Amino acid sequence: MSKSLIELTPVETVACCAPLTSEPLSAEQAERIVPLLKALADPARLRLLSLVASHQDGEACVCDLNDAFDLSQPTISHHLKVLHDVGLLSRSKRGVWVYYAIREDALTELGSLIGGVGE
Amino acid sequence: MSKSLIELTPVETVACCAPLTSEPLSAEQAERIVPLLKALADPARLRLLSLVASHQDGEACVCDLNDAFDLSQPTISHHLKVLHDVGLLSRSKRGVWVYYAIREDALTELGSLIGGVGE
DNA sequence: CTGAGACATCGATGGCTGTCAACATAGACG
DNA sequence: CGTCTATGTTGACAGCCATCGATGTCTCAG
Repeated sequence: MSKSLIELTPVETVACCAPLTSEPLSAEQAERIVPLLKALADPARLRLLSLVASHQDGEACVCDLNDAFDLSQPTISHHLKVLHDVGLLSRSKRGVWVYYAIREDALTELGSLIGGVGE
Repeated sequence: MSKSLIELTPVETVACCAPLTSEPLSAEQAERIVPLLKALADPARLRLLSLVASHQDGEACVCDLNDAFDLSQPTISHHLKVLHDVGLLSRSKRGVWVYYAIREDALTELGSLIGGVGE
């Protein structure tokens, strides 16, 4: 492999794992998957992800996201950072605005890991 | 519907939701899905679920599970309860032993919700 | 009935985390 | 330069939760 494990985002380490139901997960595999699930296991983050994913081109401006929640701007920024850090969202700055975009392949892989489809 | 929403396990409320990427999740939908993800977002629980699911007949005795982890018996029992409470595991007592079994349909639905397949 | 084993429950505790206010940064514009 | 706007960072705090030891409950054997 070209990168060491710790340089990869959690999302990039998921592809290597068989579905949950096919064989027991090792402790190391579990430790790599859990950050992804933790990132999703928050109402605000789940909605943020869904909002970005279902937006035009799977991409949304932070300015739009702030208004959709009853949370302070720093809190939204924090949640977006969490989703970005695990590799579920990509980030691009255009002028004054920042756009977050969904990583569809990441979601698909995680879904397969849990649902057991695509094996 | 025959049961009120609060009587349903979190797992039973997931089927009603479209995949994350197809349309924005409402706050209520998110609140119903999050408990499921929280249940999975722990290394011990993720491994427990995988261990049960990949076991013979998708079912395992607590006595086997206890030995597979470096955790106290009460802690394992607690984790199994969490997984059972959200509807990911079923529980049956046979003699002195307690068996937990995977709810495959629950996992499949959750996987579809995240991965967006099966729409 | 008594003891032992399997599992659940309880209470306490230390660590993690979601939230906010305050502040910092970085462009755009004049 | 100074200001305004968009976004990120920091520090603090309250609430949640994973974990454990102690204890309770249930079942079976003798």
